[in-house]
Amino acid sequence: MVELQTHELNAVFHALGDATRRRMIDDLAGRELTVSQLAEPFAISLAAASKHIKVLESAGLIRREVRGRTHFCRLEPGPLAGAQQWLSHYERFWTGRLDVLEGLLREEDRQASASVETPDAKSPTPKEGDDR
Amino acid sequence: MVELQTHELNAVFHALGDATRRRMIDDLAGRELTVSQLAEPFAISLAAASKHIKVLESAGLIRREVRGRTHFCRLEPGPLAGAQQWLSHYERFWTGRLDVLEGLLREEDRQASASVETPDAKSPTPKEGDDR
DNA sequence: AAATCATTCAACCAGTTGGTTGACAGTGTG
DNA sequence: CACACTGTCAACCAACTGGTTGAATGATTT
Repeated sequence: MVELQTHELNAVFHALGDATRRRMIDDLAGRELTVSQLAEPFAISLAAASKHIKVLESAGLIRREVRGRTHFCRLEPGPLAGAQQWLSHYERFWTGRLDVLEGLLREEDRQASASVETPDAKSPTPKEGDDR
Repeated sequence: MVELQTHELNAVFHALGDATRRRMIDDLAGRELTVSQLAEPFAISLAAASKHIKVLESAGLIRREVRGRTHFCRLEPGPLAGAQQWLSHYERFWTGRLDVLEGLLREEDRQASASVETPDAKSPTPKEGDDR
């Protein structure tokens, strides 16, 4: 599965942080839509919708295919999967009882789940260097 | 499971759209940290870190407990689960082979529907074009 | 060729974001 | 009490966001 990098995660989560864009993703589920069709449900200008689409596109969430004068957009699920994968690191905090299956399913998590309790390199060391 | 509303989803995804805040969530996994400890890994002022923490807090992602002059923060996984749940609506676009395990893993879904493939009542898709 | 359609671009605007600094409010401690 | 410590607040700033409008670019239609 795709492990998204910092920059991509920024872009994806930022793109998802707007209800208009989430609705667009929703509308794109399972089908192709044109820019005008994507814009239609909203009370905003086409130019504004175009900007939203560009945000989604540059986050890798949609792909655009230009046929003639019309731009067809379709969902690109990879980054959504990456976002969900990031979230899945914290699944154990709300599931609780599914540990075993969890380990089987999300194999990449092995190193991360090993350091739940153990502070490691990336943890903020409470060293408080103020009394030197 | 918690179905987040538009406003909450906005807040949660927006909060996750910043690497500093994601790192804070990461550092909070499984333990309690003070504001200073949360701020320590970053080359920013304490005031800036305090703002980040406030963003996380108002998205419901962390809870703060004031003991004396110290503020202890801990992860509040609910909204993360809500965000993952939103993403899970699109899981069928990238999973394909994990249907069975996935179905087992998200046991709660059985109440509403037993299948990952079939769009059901709580699915957000308002219009289903099955032409893909 | 001219008109129309789908879409973007450019300029602009108000509001938000992420950062800074310095002052302030509580809490602990000598 | 006086001082140090933890953290927020207020003011400020540059950059970005989400929206607008009007002009521009290409592709289709008549």
